[in-house]
Amino acid sequence: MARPREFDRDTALQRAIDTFAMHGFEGTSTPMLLEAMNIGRQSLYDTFGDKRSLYLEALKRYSEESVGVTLSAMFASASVLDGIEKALLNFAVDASSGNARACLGIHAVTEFGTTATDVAAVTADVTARTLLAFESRIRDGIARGELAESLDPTEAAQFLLATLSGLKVAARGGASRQVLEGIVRVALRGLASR
Amino acid sequence: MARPREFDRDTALQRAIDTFAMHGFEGTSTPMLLEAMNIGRQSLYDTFGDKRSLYLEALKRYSEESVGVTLSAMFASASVLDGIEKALLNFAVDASSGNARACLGIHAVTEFGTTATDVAAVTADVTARTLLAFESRIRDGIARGELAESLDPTEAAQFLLATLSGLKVAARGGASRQVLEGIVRVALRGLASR
DNA sequence: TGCTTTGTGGACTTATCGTTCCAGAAAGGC
DNA sequence: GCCTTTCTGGAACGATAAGTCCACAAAGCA
Repeated sequence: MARPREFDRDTALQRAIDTFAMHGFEGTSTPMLLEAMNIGRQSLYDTFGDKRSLYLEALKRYSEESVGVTLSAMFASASVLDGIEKALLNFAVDASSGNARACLGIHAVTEFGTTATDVAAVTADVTARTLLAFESRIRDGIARGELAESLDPTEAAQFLLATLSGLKVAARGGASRQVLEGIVRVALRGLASR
Repeated sequence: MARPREFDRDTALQRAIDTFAMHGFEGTSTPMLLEAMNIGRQSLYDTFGDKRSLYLEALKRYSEESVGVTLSAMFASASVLDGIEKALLNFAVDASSGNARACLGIHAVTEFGTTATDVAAVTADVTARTLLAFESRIRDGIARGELAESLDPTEAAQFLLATLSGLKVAARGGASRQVLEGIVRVALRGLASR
């Protein structure tokens, strides 16, 4: 072996995630990436391949992390309703503490839709896994009498995912934490039993 | 006066709206615009100013139209709940008939957030007007006994707007019409009285 | 200590970006 | 039917994009 890298691959990737989330794939230039990641041109191409590969890796990693955080928040509480509330709100804390942090996942969907197959594969996977977890928790909630029996678990899961997207768009648009909390409050009204 | 324009300004602008909605501001190049709008280079600059001006005009016009369609759908029915359902769903029809049509408004928010003041002014205006209309209709619904008294009209309006955003993101991500309808169904559960 | 291997920084290439310039075409107004 | 005015299309502009090349620096192994 020879000379080791002068930068940390993970933190560099994290910076790339932030930059891409903020400006999108097309809106991010290589000079922007170099400055944000604080590495040289050649290091970027050697370590991450081209811009598209870096974007895809950033998206994958962000998605992995994002799903993990959301789901662990949901399963943190014994109460199903409480867990869902926390899952919906946990990102809002970051969003309001930092300044209008953008979500790379949402940005990827709005920018590429379903046209770019490699990107769409990642977003579809995130969607599927999140839906599955939501649905499972919802079934559990119904069985335990916390959620309304009349609820269709699949529909409700898709609704929660849509609400999450809506919250992120609202946050990106500058909504305050109070507003986000209000949205969650109304969203949960329809789920509870009685 | 002299030689009249060979193209229709409005249809050209409509094409620009579609292109920008699909690829975003940064992802749309002038050659793409020229081809989509079917006009010459100089005509674009003479008629619409530079790319940014065209984008802003496209965004304004799309917003105007979009808000109009949504609100007129909402006020089309005597029943408040029914009107809200139609307002949430009316775009889904286009989205499923055409192929995964993108929303320029959502795209503008995710791409620029609150950083570009001129863009943010338009999106903020759209948001404010939609919220006001939602809120008014919700108050009406509560007064008429259709919606729950326990509902906070402001919060509920923000919830509906977030749901609309969520639906658009889901549609852009490839959600079927059935899925979108299911989301709306669950979303409305929490609003009705009883 | 010298050799090999790997990472680094800057110059460079090719292509495309947004925008402007300019010559010619087309359509009123007299 | 000319003359003015406007619109059009192509060539050209500087700037910047993404990506490559290459000489040098630095660290492990003998």
